[in-house]
Amino acid sequence: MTVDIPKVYRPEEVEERWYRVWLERGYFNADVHSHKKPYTIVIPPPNVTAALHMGHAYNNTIQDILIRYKRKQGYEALWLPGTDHAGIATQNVVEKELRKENLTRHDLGREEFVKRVWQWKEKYGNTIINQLKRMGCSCDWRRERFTMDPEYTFVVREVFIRLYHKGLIYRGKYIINWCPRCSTALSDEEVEYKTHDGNLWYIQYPLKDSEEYIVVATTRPETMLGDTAVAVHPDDPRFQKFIGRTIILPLVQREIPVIADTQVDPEFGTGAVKVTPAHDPNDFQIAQRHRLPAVNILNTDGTLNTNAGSFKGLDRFVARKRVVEALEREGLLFNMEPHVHNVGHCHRCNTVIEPWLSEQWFVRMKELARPAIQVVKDGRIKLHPEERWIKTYLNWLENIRDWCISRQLWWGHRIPVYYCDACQHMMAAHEMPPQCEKCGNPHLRQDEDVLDTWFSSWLWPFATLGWPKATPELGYFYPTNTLVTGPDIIFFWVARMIMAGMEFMHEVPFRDVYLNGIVRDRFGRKMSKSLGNGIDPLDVIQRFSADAMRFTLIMLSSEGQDINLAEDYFEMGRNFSNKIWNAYRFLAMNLDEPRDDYLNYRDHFELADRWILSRLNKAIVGVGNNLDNFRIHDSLEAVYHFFWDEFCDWYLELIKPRLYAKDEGPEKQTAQAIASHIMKTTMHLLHPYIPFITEEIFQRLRTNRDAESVVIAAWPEPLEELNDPQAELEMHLIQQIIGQVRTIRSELNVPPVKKATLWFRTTDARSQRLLQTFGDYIRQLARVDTIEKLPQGEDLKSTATAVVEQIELFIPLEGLIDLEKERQRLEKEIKRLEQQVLNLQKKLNNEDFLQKAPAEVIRQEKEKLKNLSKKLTKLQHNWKRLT
RNA sequence: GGGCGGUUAGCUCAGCCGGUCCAGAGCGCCUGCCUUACAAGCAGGAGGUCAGUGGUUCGACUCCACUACCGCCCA
Repeated sequence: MTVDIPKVYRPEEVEERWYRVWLERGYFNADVHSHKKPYTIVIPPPNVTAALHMGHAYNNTIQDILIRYKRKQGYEALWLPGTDHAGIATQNVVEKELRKENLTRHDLGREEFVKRVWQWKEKYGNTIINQLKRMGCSCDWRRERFTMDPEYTFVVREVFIRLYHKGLIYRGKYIINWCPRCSTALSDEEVEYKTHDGNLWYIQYPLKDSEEYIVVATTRPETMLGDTAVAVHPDDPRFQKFIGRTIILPLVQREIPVIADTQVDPEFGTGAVKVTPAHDPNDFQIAQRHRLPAVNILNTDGTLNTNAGSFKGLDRFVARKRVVEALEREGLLFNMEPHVHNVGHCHRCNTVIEPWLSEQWFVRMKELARPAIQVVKDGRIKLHPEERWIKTYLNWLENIRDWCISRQLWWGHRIPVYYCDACQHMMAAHEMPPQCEKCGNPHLRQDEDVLDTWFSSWLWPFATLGWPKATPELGYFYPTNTLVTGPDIIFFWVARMIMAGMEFMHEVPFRDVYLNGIVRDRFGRKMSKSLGNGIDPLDVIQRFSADAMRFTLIMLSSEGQDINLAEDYFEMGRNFSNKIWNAYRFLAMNLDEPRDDYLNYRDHFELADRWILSRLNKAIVGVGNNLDNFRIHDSLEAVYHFFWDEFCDWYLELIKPRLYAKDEGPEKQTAQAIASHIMKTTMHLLHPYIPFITEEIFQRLRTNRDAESVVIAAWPEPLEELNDPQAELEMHLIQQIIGQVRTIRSELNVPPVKKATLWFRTTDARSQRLLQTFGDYIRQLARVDTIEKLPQGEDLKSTATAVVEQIELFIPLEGLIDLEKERQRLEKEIKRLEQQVLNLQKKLNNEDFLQKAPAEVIRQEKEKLKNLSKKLTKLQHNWKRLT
């Protein structure tokens, strides 16, 4: 091989080129007719409106790691990609565009508007998909799905109809969360509660035909316009005399009763509460029990309607002020105090939510939740990191409330329900029936509302595979294996997918749920547009490469914990790529051609060879075990340290003499062959994490016995017969010796060019043999020119000293360094050892310890003390010689 | 109010079922090196009373309780 390999790795061209090749060769395509075992992941479909952010980058890196690992292990690996139509978000984006043209969706009309959204989707909806490709994601792009594909739409309708006929979907008038800005109902999950500094207003409600009054407290005084009662606790002695009497509601002069209900908390405010059935969930419940009327005072946009009398037309927050002012004028404002409370906000647009009584569609959840609880409890579905989210999951499901699924939007799956104009009969059907099934009237109209976006995404694992048809895909790939997603959508998505899977497939949708942490900025703040602290993955790819980004994200992560990220952290990944590149460069410079014949040289293996092959086995096992247990970070670290700290820092250094030898003998061949093998195997191990550079180098080292790409080449297996504890032990000793010499040299400022003489003294035959046999290793890496044995009983004057296990090491200091420094160095070391010995002695003198600790532990501690004492004696002896 | 997670080196974090290293890694810092793969590198080093208090134990960063602070979820 020639040496026109640049010193610095250049990823730009490499990444682009290999991704194209992978696609051309169809490596990511999963074959449903395969005889292999399937391994399936469905992507959490990003919103069509989304551009890739770091959260996506992290989440999809993990999925790609798992998929590439399984693919190399010989599974038929399917990673199914797609996007979500994201009702509110997408509609908002297009409405914003319209606003620039001074138009609203109402100007266009429903049909025209929806057409416009589709156009937008066709134009921009693929943004994130293309970005995923830049990251190297190995999805089967032929199978890409969109939650509003025609087949998918069919599935949504089918599910709705089935649940409707089963009585699990119903329509009713209930209090829901209303977003006045998005002008739609929301589910409970779509409301985010935030702490507000508000006020508690105390208002006097006068009793009819009396001078008496009741004081009620409220945080939303404007809602009094919709009050239809005042409620007190039936046992509250303060209010006994008022129960059953009538109040004249101030400002509107409506007569409303004073009622008693146990739901009232006597501790809150004055103990008497106003009841506004149309605008408060608790009040609604009270009203139902007491058959109170509900007075709706709000328009859909959050302004007050005609029921608000003179306040009509005002925005709700303006009305709040005006109502307070009016009460004050009439002397009915009893008191006002600051009050901290939680206020619901729309999770899409952050507008304050209004509880609002309206007709909506709901899914009855209790029955659906039961199996979803069961499968997690009995371990058919496992959450990772284990146990962390189980309680959250179960707690939500066990207290589940019905799911409001209708949205007053235009973009989405329209509710497949038709009403008869004549008899108001309701029919659920895929298409508009020709006539009313009850009265035969041909005039029908479809429900205006669309479904919650999550009502389509909860079907994702089987809808994407062809359900309700019994497709081969469904039979082969379902249940999928692993779901990788953020814990923030456990309720929205994970739990509901499990319910849908159990309801319609009678089988879990996936076996393992890996919940990845959230990506934050370097200060631990959430990345957000408003803070401007986001990091654009595409910038990072541009500056550092996709490999570097993926590597860094995983290196910084720990299972389930959030990641704090800053742009310069990606240097970590870039540096590692460069390290790999240069290790390869070194090999290439010392290799005539790729080779894969290391096992032919077994007769010529020396210590370093046996050691690195044994260590390689450990690395292979370490990566695999950790990946199997969803310890992604640990798995990467296992191969990272093997490659950098063992292969590069030790093995490559140790084989240099062999590689540089003019003689093309078996010694040189052995080193070449093993180094090639380790390098290539490491590329396999690293491929799931950093697919591009590993492919580039694999290709350069590939022989015609290798698979055509690292993507599909078999995952390495440890070769048991190469496990060599003996070599690991011996190598460890040599590493320690070299380390000690290096430390002495460095701490005593021995100039690097100055070669030292190393004396050693030991009574241990094995150690002696080792030092003599592998003196070359020490000479090379510790810059020693000669190694001499010091006979027992003899001492050297003026040497630096160290002890490694049974071996005393001496480096003569004359001309090299000053004695005083060495004395200080030794004193420090001796002090440290003395302390340790003291601690151990104390422990071993403790009767309780000797009696109660296990024999094995006692033996170990004794052994430790013996070794430390020996070492200490030697050091003390050598220290004395110095003074 | 309830639940969960966190508090370990300057920064970001590992440390599983209590006794294998004098508590580790990456980055940062200090010292010395352009040693014919790599200065995006090599070699060496400094730095932590493992949030606090109490308890269990022969022995606790590791288990239990409480406290403080940070973050998330639910009501």
